[in-house]
Amino acid sequence: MNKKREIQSSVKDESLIEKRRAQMIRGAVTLFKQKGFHRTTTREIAKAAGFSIGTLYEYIRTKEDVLYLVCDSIYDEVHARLESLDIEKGSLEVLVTALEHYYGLIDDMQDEFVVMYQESKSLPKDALQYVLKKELEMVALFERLLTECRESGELKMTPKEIKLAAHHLFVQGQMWAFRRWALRDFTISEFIQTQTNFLLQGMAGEKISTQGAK
Amino acid sequence: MNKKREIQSSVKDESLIEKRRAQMIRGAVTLFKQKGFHRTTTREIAKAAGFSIGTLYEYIRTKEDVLYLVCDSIYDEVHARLESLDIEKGSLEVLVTALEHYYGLIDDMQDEFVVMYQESKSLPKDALQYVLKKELEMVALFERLLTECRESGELKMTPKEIKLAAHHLFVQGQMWAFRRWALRDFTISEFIQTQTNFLLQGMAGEKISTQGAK
Amino acid sequence: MNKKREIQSSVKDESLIEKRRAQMIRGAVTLFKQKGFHRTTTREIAKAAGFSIGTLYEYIRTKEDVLYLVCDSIYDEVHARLESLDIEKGSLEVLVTALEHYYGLIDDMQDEFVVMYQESKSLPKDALQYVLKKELEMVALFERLLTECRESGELKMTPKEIKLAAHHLFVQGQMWAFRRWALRDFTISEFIQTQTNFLLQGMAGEKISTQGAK
Amino acid sequence: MNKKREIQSSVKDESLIEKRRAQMIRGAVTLFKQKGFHRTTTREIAKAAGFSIGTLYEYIRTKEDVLYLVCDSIYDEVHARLESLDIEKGSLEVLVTALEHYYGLIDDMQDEFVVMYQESKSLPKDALQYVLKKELEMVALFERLLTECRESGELKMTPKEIKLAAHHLFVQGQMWAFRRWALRDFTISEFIQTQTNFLLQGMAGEKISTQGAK
DNA sequence: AATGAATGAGTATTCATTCAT
DNA sequence: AATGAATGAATACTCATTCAT
Repeated sequence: MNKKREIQSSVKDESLIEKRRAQMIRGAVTLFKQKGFHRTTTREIAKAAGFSIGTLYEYIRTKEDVLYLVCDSIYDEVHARLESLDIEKGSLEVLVTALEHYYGLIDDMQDEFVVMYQESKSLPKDALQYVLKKELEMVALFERLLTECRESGELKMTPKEIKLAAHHLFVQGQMWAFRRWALRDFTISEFIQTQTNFLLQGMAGEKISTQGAK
Repeated sequence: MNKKREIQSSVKDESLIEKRRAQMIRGAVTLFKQKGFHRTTTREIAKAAGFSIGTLYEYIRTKEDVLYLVCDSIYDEVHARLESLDIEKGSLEVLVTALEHYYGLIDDMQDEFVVMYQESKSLPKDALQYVLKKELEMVALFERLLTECRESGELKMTPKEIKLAAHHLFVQGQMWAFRRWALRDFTISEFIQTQTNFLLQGMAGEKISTQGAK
Repeated sequence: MNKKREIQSSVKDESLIEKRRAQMIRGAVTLFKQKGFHRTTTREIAKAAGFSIGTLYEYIRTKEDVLYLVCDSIYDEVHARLESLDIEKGSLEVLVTALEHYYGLIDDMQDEFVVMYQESKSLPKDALQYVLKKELEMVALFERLLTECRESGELKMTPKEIKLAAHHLFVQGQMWAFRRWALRDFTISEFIQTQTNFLLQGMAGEKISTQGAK
Repeated sequence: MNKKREIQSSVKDESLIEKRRAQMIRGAVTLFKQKGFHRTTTREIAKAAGFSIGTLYEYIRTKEDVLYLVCDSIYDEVHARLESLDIEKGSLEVLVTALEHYYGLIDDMQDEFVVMYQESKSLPKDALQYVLKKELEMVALFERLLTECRESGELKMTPKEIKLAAHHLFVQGQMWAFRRWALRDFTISEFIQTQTNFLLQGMAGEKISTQGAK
């Protein structure tokens, strides 16, 4: 659907580009997590990626490109993980599965998500738009599932409530990435379990059993 | 209470310090919101505050001090607004009032909260500790109120659920500040109303009527 | 003879000027010795002198004025101490007395001399000229005494040798101020004694007994 | 030997470092001589060296590094010039040769020596230690030669006198650099000749003929 | 394709000096 | 006469980006 913002590279070999950019992203995420985007220098990124500053600039145009690549790679992963749900018709069970996938993903890519949420404001305008759109797509997925639950009678919520609830679900995911320091005594399964119960109780008035994620 | 980190000033007149720092904070929040902490220059802060760069440095020592002053002033306001709740015994009604105060505060100081959450990682270590402690105090307030609700039988939740729920409530507040662009069709009263309903349904199993905040 | 460079003051009361400037000089010498002229701020000077920055500038026009006052006060003291020798006819004995006075003075005002020699290059052009002239007057005193020794047959040196010797004597004085760290096991009397012997042997070919200074 | 304080460079090519630093030193000496270390800006140093401010900082870390490089290069030269004397057994003739080399060196590197003596106090602590140690090594050379002269009966001096005399010789060298303005009618040969005569007369009681240096 | 030396615009901070009170 | 708040020019140092090799 959404055409990706193409990042220019003066190298032609596509598979090499992919390889080098993967190195870059891995190094950059660690650095951005530690010191933030602004305090990380391009030289540090190059070094962490395992090549020279000159080489770095063969694969990107600006430092912001690196941040964009990080964000973009996260959504590639999000897409891969939630793809299967795109086709399913919403039901409470599917909703729970979606949450399990989504929260599980955030758990796996905690650093990446933190970086994305903390630093995405440093993206150039168009890149920021692209990332926000991806974000809204996620929210829209939840919204669709909730709506379909309502239509099937599993939930009784107004459209407005559904919209807010979708944001709810999305933001609770961020919370797991961001507030891990405050939630040290929860495992990811406990977290998913408890969140799910809250939501379902709040929305449907009944508990639904979920199998612990991962 | 928590001793404040004192920010050094070479000016002696305390009331002047307060006045100038208030100017600084007002200007800085606007700028930080627009361009972020790192992209804002000290000269811009001085200018926005209405004085020269030299004068700015009469009242702080480093740029980070400005960020700290912003965060600190937020928690002064938080404290002022929630003070009355400190003494009350928890009940669902008090909890709802607390949310109304808290969400109302975030609505009033939206820019400040966004800046604080986005930029606090740029604070020096000790200042960051101070701000996080303040944050945990807020969470602890919710936790206490929830616990007291459980003790009075108004809520049936495990201690762990209570802990998570407290973070929930706290994070939903941030959501109002951060995702306003996505929630344009909600007023603050609607938001408070809907959130409260969710929470109470989810926790207590029944709707409670609240009077719209503000 | 040499008209002093007048340092402007906006205060009229002459005796107050003198008092405040003495405070200034005392404080400044300590600071300049410790950190050098450039690393010392005018605020520090004011503080060390016991008054405010505003007051400091009531008695001087620029920071360099402070340095000049320091140098000038040194030569006032030099003048006071060596005055008696101005009228005496040169002889080896008088020469030795002159050295005793001069080296003793340097010993007493070690800090001041170190500051003057290390920092005088920071004086404005005309002030530097004034100080160098004072310096040459000192050398000229030695030169006169040596010349009169030669005329009386006490010394056999060419005019050129005398000139160099005069600088010699002058510079050896500086050495006592500057290289004290390397000459820790000498007392000032020993130093004067040994220096005098060197010089007299070298010049006159015979030892002359001197009474230890101080 | 004395391990050199390594100055960090972000450039790898050693020979390039050497070349660029030589350019830097040449430019810096001129500027420091004219305006002193503190009044010279890093941009001026870069410009005088023939490259940009950015390039300057590829080869040093701080402005003080430049001063250190100047001092260090002087002692490299001192070492090269006096090396041959390190092995020789002391005698009056060798002592005279040492003075000729030393004074000749100071004459050749007058600006460098003036800068070093005037500005070395601005070096960071450890760099200052290093430079002072080098200085004491020079004094120790003279001391050794004098001691060996005494042992061979060429001189009659107490150890204390020898120590002071060594400083003497060292300081007279500085005098040639520092007081050239006052010694305009001496050539370096005359200066060496006269100084040598003084010293030998004073110490040994007889004139020794020297061949004029350079 | 890869390297790393060169560039210079940009920025936090300092500090001599002024001037209203 | 004394004070100290205000000023802004000046300056060391950084770092994204380029380009010759």
